[in-house]
Amino acid sequence: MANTIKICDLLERLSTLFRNEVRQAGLSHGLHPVHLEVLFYLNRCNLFSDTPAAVKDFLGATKGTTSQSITLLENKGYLTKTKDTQDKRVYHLSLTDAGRKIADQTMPPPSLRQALDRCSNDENSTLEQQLEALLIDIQMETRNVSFGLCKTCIYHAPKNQTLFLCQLTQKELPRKFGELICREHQLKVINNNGT
Amino acid sequence: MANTIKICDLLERLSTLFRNEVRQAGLSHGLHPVHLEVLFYLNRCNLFSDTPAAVKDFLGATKGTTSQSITLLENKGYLTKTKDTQDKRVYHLSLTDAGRKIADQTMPPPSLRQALDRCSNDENSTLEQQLEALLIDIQMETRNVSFGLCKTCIYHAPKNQTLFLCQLTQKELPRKFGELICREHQLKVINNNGT
DNA sequence: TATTTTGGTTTCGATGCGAAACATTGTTTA
DNA sequence: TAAACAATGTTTCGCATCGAAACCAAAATA
Repeated sequence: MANTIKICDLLERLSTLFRNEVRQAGLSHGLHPVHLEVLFYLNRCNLFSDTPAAVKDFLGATKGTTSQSITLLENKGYLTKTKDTQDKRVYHLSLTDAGRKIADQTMPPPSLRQALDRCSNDENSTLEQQLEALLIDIQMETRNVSFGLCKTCIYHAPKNQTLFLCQLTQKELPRKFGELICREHQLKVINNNGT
Repeated sequence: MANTIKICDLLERLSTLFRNEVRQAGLSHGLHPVHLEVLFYLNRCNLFSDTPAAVKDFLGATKGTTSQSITLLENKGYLTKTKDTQDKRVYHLSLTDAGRKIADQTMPPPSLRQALDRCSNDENSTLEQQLEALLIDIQMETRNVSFGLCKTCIYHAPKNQTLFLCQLTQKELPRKFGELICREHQLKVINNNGT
């Protein structure tokens, strides 16, 4: 399929541009791409997903390496660690104002944001649907940890106008939390093929 | 624009998956992501673009770093260097069979290839058009070195059924070379706004 | 011919990275 | 309850990449 090759080239080129722009932005703060990814992630994840272990899964690195990255960001004053009250092994990470500022300024990258803003809403929404479908397809393929939006999860049960129930943790949460990234995310997919 | 944020998230997630998969594939050959990118690039670029300097621009790294990466790949037997006959400063890089094999197997990543193959051709071609438009938009924004396909270049002049003329280098080349990536690529865009 | 620019290599110090050993807390099992 | 096991995070070690700067050779320019 000629289409396949071409789309791969385009995605590859886009993600290179993406990465170069992000790297440039990071250098001005003395941060490496990996550190920025941590900031981006923490800026968008929910309360089940703000631990070092979740960051490690998201990055796909070892826990030792991840621990170092987190300590570095803490020393630079971009995030804070607080111990979980239930499980004394785990820490919860949260961005400081300085950390959040960098994340907001850097992601999405300015060039991408401007390009998308220039397009019509119609074009953008079909692009969004297609990318989403593609991502779901790939994740089913690789059975990867999905890190999807909470509200698209199999455990997400709407309750009323303002609340929903997470059936995994049995917690009631405000609707707006459904827009955050969750590490426990399980894709809501109907699979007729029982193999 | 909610659309913008969502599309950025999707692209970011796609490129992370992309990268993790490529990194895994590379580790099995003892190669780092950067080395694979060099192989991918050399597997798709044209004869004006197969030099260390072009690779450096493509990677966005320094020439020292790039030089080391290239030497490593040469020592592992994945590429060969030959001196240019005209300009005795420059080298031309070409993949060995082993190098080409790795590039072909790894890029596009299997999961992406399979996901795209499952889609209809219609869906894929609209996705392709939208991604291409987006990429062009971003490149005009950032005035980045574009590294586009030769045949979409301002200097690409079709001559007859089998040949075209590159007006930058004044060379006549076979049509199929127009499908390769060129470092000198200048986007063919009509700009009515003369500012 | 003298100077500057360009393509590429080498060296150095800093730093990210994976692997493995370790400490602490939770969970399971006997 | 006691012991074994698992999970979360940290520390240490050696290796490899990275950017910066010094360096060399060839080409372009003045």
